[in-house]
Amino acid sequence: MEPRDFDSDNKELLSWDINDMKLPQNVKKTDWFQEWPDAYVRHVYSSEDRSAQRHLSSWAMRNTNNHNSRILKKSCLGVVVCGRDCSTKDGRKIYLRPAICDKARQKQQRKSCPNCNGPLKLVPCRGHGGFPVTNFWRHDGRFIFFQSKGQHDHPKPETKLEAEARRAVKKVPGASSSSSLKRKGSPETKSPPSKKPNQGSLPLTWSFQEGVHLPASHSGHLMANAPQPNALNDCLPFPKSYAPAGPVDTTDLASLPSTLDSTKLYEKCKLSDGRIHSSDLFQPPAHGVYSDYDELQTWSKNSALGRNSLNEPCCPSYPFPLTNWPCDFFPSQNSLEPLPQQIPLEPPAPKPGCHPLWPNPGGDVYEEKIPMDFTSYVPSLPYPGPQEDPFLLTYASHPHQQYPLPGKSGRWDFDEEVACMGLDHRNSEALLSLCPLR
DNA sequence: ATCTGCGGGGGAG
DNA sequence: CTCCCCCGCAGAT
Repeated sequence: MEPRDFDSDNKELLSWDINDMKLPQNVKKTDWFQEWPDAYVRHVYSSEDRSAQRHLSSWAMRNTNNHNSRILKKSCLGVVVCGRDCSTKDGRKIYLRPAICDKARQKQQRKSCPNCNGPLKLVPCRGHGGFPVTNFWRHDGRFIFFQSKGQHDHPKPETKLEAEARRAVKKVPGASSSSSLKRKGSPETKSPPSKKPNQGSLPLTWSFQEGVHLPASHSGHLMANAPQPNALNDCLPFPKSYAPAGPVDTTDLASLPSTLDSTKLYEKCKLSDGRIHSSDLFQPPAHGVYSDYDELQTWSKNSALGRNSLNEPCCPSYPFPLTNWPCDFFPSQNSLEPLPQQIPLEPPAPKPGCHPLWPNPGGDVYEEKIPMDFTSYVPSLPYPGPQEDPFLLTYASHPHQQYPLPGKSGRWDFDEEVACMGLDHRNSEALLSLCPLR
């Protein structure tokens, strides 16, 4: 092709706007699903990507009527925090997921903090010129275009799965949800009742995603089912503080409601053709720290970019000090699907870094994390919120959606990433959860 | 019980 | 006009 065409194509691929009459159809590589899109980013997903089809986001986004049936608009609801600003024993803050449904949200606000019983407070998102961050979804041809406007100015809430898990736990009195929560500290800690993830054959993996993001408590659960026991040891060097205090209460786990459908999780892990995605298997980052929100983000981003882990082997070793793990702790999203390859459209790919990997059952390892990349086409924004509190984390960060492979990915929001080095405990919990599996 | 998408309406700039 | 938000409905989870 001529350079000219190439240039114009390239420009088209990099400069489209969700409102354009025509969106690029010459997309070479689609992105991995991003669970925590932030800032003014755009992504092009395969129309086969389930998460994209569902317009998922780990941020609590509600549908907003923009009177345009072709473009779905969603605005961020922010995060529900403790009105007393309490912290868990491990120093974590409470960051609950606002209910999407108005009625449910009102009801939610009448409830009390799972940690201290204090009043809950909804922290609205004002990251887009004082208004909530908005996400736009548009299906066009073989792709699903995504555009985010604004940068979240609040911590990440727990993920949908985490919130569901928490609810599920509450429903089951027997389930020691409370104990678990407390243990973990964070409210969100609830874990999803993943059902037996491994059921069947999930070897390992339950989907990492879902599994992963399970709160630690569940992890126990997971552990129980998990095929591989040594995970923790192998994987994590957690600082004591992050480590689950005491024995993991498997009881809780056991009692968890099976509300969550493990099957679903499993499903996520599987490739469309039935194979399990390596990414699915991955494990928690080895670092003991939970990365936080940032990490997750990174992860997501990475995953988005990368996806290749399968194809490309990464480094098996962990390059980072435990304390600062790269953000990618959990792979967040990924699409389950077989993916079309995804590649980050926007930013050129950065360099891959290595990061913890999770061995997969098969033996492959994936790893990911890139120490950094620069390609951000996105204006880097300072992340005010979340990062401020070193502990803020919520579990949320993990990805749950699909399995991304962490492969190499590049990340574009470099700043964020860097910032993210602050990790969150919660993530660590999540890690714990995961690790057990292994 | 919630989530999610749709679409009617209203208000502000 | 555009953008934001509220509300209710209906189908899906």
